Amino acid sequence: MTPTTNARPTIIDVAARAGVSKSLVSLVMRGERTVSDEKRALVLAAAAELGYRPNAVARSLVRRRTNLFGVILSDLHNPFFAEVIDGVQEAAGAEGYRTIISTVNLSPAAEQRALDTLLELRVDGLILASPMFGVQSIAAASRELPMVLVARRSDVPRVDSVTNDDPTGARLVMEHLANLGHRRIAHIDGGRGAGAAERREGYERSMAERGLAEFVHVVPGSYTEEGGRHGVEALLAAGGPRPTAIFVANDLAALGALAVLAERGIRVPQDVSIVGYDNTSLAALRHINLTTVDQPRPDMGREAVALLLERLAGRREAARHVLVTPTLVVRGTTAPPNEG
Amino acid sequence: MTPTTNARPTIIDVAARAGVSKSLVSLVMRGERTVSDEKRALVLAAAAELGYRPNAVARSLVRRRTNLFGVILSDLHNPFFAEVIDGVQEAAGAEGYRTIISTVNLSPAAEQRALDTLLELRVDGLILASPMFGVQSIAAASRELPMVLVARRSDVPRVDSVTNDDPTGARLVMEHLANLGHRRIAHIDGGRGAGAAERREGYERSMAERGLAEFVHVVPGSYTEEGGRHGVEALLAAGGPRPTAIFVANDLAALGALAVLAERGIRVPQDVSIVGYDNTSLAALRHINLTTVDQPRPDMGREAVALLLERLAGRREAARHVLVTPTLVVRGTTAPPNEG
DNA sequence: GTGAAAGCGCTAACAT
DNA sequence: ATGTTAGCGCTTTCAC
Repeated sequence: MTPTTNARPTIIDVAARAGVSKSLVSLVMRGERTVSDEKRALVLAAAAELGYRPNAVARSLVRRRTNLFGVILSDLHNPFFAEVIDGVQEAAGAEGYRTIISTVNLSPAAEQRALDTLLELRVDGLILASPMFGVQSIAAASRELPMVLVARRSDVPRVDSVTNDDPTGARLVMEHLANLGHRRIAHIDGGRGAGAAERREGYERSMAERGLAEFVHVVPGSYTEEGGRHGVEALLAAGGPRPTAIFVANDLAALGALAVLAERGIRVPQDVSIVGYDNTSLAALRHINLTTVDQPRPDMGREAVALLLERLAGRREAARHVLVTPTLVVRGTTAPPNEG
Repeated sequence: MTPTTNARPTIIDVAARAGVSKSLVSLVMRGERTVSDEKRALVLAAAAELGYRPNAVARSLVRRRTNLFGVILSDLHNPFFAEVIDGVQEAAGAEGYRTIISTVNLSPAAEQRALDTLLELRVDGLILASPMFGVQSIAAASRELPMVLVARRSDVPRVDSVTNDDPTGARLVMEHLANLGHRRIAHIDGGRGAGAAERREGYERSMAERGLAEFVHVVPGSYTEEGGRHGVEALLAAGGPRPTAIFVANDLAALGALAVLAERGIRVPQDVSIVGYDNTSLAALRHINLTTVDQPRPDMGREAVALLLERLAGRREAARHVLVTPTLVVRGTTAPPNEG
């Protein structure tokens, strides 16, 4: 009745109250079925009266595992990660693991600190959804615990990865545009962003395969709104006939592209079609309604957890690299070219 | 050299290697200055050679504190929270606290589970940025540790809160619109969203103060894109002269409003001005460029941490409710009314 | 300045 | 089915 006492009840208090040993309390708390109904009820009652709550810290110490997975995100603001986390938490929770998320705002120093902290916390596995880590940091950490990279891969020996199949994604985009009748298709590159090179190569290969090599037009950009704006400006400044369709490296950059086009009075999709990549929640906004490529982000999170669990079960030594398949989401920014 | 051995080095291994007692190692690892330079170097060298990393679990057990703050978020997808977290992590980190984030996707059951887990983990303080928790859950948890609510308040005795001053925010919006010359100003309500009632009341009060009571027009909505769409549809279906400006309860709903207006060929801001609330990153996108009210989200996160630290220092018993001041961000969706 | 010893709250043999 | 015992890896008196 007096919750003001600072010391929380321990397993010993419960044992005393129930008149049993603390091992018995432990068994009951962990749901072991080898306890008689009578004693179990006794223990449960005592625990409830005392407001007992098991101490995960003590348990982790003796069990030498925390049932915690660490997740390091470069950037919480990118809606991409929020959905990966959804999948991670769901899959982890189902196996009795909790998730502890660290965000590092694109700062390498903060990344290293976050990594060290998680290792001191003795998380049982690590998910890195952050493109900046140096290979040596990854290699060092991989010696201490199971690790998986999301949306990036590396060839560090025991480090798994789950990435989306960017070449396929790019091919889906190109197929869609070509089927609509586009030939003069440009690409705004994603710079150093994860998967950007694959998307660009997919674009170039598709153009070649369709006999459109002469129309290949790649301008530099990045995975940011600004990157998309500059890309479109470069395209418009390039002279020659305007492309009838633009494949932009990701959604955020596609938004930048849309902004510039709107400012210039160039209508989408009547005058030019736009396709993004990622299908972030932005793309689905009615006011934006962007045709884009969906990466199954929750699936990617779930896969990452599955890889961790495999390793924890000791079922595997070699690195595994899971490739998830993207799909095209057709919305309102693509249409047949307006042959003027 | 053989990192394959499963057992990580402990403080005892380091002590043995350095030829000192484990207490000494402990002193060195914690940066105590009472150690001779000679021994310190010895210990540090031994630790480095072994790849020793302090075990936070063991430390937490004996110190009876984890230096961890828990954060429960209803929804990671809402960009509002991402920035609150930034402030939280910054302020907490500066005081040696780490943050562990749990997301609960708007599910009350998941909320309770997340809460229980964090309590078992023995976090030293809890930040709730989640509007759904029942008062009794909050009250129960508040007996076990310091707690602060973000973007919501409650009158549970020892529970602090940090919220934005919604009445002031609403007043800023109304002042802006009135100064532009608007009189026929409508409001799309935020339903049960946190702060929605205050925003609506602020709207109504401002209208009355300006002698615009006859033009008060509130339609139901919610903090979602759909809520904004329905709101505008209701407004347009209402008959009578169309409002020249609409104050929408939050940014996401404002986006819904913009979408419907665009579909109907109603130009913003020429035909109607739109104002949102929150200044989420969406609003700043060039393609959207929404006039809105900024809540200083990182500040709110920092304040939340400050409140927790105050309580941990035992400096306060009574609840404190911090109100942060919003500011108006004028962008491209507002202009003087087009008197036709 | 350094070491020895006790104990944080729990689990996991091992007994019984 | 239940109790006893010995730690988990660290911090913290308290001696020296």
